Amino acid sequence: MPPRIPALQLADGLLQLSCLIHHTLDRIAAEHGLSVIQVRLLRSLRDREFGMFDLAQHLALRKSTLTGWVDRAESRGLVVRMASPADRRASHIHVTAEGRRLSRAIEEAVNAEIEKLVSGVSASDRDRLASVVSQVVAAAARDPQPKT
Amino acid sequence: MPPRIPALQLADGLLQLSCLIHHTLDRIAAEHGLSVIQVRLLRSLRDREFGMFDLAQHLALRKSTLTGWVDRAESRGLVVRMASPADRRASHIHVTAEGRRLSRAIEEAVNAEIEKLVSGVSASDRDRLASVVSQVVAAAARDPQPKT
DNA sequence: TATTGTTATACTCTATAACTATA
DNA sequence: TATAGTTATAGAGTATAACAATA
Repeated sequence: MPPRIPALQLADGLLQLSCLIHHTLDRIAAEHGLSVIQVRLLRSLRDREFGMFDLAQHLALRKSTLTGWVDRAESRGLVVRMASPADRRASHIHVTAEGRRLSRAIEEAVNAEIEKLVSGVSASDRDRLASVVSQVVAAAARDPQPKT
Repeated sequence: MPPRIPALQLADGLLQLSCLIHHTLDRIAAEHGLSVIQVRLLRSLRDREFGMFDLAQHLALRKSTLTGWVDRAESRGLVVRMASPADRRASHIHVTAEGRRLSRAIEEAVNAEIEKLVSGVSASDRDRLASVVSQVVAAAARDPQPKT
């Protein structure tokens, strides 16, 4: 067996794995005629409706950036702007049935691809991997990265 | 302890981890005044020079897309176009000393951030994680995803 | 004729700043 | 005055198609 440098090897492997998964996400979104961006928009709106301002904050975007996202998604029939009854300046964004369907289909396809990626890993290693990965993700969520 | 659904949990965890790492890459590139795209360009050119056609193939991009990448990187002094002595149609792209320095600095910073992400994982789990991750990446490289 | 690379054009994504309408 | 959202503008990143220069 060749000698290893575990620390660097791990960082490099995780970076490669991350690129692989990101590329998978991009490919599957494209197969459904969407961008990763629009998938992210639909995913947020599946759980609840948002005003433009709140949604921009939720996604860490500028309001003007979001206007374009919503314009394009609305023109594809994936979301709708609805006037707020309480505040005539505000509008609320809702996902349509088609948007919801697409979002779920893409989520399932991505999950299936990731399952396929790890299909060669033994069941016990997979369990261990799952627990380590969720530990890392949870720790990162507790200690968020600076926004610069 | 709550019940778990290991398979789905793993796919979801890997997706979240992938987004986390991708965001880290984006942040560090931005701190150095670059985009993820330009980091990728410099990384490819650190190992060897390319003609525009070969580089476009290497990066899975169109030639016309690459023209823009190289224009912007060249205007920042990170790469240079050099005429090919063998073929007067062709030009070869070389990374400059500054481009090489930036590329290495970003690589080190990204590695350090990923190390920090997994710093809470025990040494034995880290070793196990490294071997599983490289197994997954190697398997994916042997069985590439469709390009659609 | 075929190939290398650029240009023209169009669209998505992102941000800043100015603006409209409402509160 | 302050807030919700859009518009104007600019620039990066992506693609297709047409093009010039060279092979």
